[in-house]
Amino acid sequence: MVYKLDEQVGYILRLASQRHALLFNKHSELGLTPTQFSALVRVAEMGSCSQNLLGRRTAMDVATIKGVVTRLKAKGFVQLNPDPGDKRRTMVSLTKMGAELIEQLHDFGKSVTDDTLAPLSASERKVFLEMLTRLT
Amino acid sequence: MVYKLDEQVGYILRLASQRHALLFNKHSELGLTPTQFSALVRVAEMGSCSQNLLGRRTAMDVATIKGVVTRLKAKGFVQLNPDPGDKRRTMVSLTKMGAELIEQLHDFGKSVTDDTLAPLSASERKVFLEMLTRLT
DNA sequence: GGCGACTTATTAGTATACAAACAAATAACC
DNA sequence: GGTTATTTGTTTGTATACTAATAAGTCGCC
Repeated sequence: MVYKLDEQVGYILRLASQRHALLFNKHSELGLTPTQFSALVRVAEMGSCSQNLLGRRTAMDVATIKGVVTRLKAKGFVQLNPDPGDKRRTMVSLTKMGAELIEQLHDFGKSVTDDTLAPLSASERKVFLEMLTRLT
Repeated sequence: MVYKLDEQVGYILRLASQRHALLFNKHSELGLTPTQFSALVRVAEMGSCSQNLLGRRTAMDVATIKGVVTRLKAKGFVQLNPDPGDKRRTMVSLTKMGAELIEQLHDFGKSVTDDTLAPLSASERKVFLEMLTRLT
C-alpha cells in the first residue's frame, strides 16, 4: 500500500489544529492566544496555584508556562506572589481584571468550539470528541 | 452549562498533537521532526518544486517552510537549485541520499500512525479519520 | 540532624508557526 | 509597450514547545 501523507493522522491533526487556531483568532478581540486562553481559564478553575503546577494542568512544560504566565501578567490578567510556605514557588492567581473576564472567556470558548466542530452533526461531535480524547 | 477546558476540542487537539509528536520522536533514529518529515515526503511526491509551493502543499507559510528547507538541506536530504525559467524561484528536490531514505520514511510513518491510533479499533480509525479530515 | 532525592523556577538553545514588511521578478491587461 | 497586480523569497518580531543544564528550596528517611 502506498503511503499518502494526506491520510496520516499526524498530518491531519496539524491541519485541524491550524484551522482551530484560525477560528480562535478570527473573532478574538481579547488579544489572547489559544495557549494563553487555556492557562487563564485553568487559573480561574484552580484559584491560586504554583506556576509549574499550572503548567502541568495545561500540558505545558516549565519553559513554556513561564512565557505564557509572563505575558498574561503583562496584560494584567494574572498576578504573581511568593508562596509563604514554600520559597521555591511562585503562585499565580487572577487579578480583578482577569476575574471579570472569565465569564466572557467561557462564552468565547464555547463559540470557538462550536465553529470548529461545525462540519460535524451533534451526534458526530460526541463520538468524535470521545475518540479524540482517547488519543491523548 | 459550565465551561470545562478539558472538553474543548481545541484543547484536546493540542493534547493529541503532543502525544503524536512524542510517539514520533520516540523511535526516530532519522533525526527528523514531524514537520521536516512531512516536507521531505511531499518533495518525494512532487519531485522538484518551488520552495513556496512546497510550503503550500504542506500547510506551512513562507517563513516556516524556509527554515524547514534550510534544515533539510543542512542534513543532506534535499538540494536547492534556481529555476532557469523563473529567476524568483528556488527549486527543491531530493538528493540521492534523500531519495534512498523515502521507503524507510514511509515505513516509519506508517508505524507512527499506527501507534498514534492504537487506542482505536480498525473501524473506529476509519470513522475518526474521516471526521478529523472534515475539520481541516 | 543531616544527606540524598525530588521539586520549583530560570535560562539557553533549537524548531515550528504566523504576521508584516520588503525587494525582485513575472504576469495581466489595457 | 508600459503600468499595475501578483508571485516568490527573505527578514524581523512574537509566541508556542521541548530539551538540557543550573540553582535554590524542600522532603524523605535513616
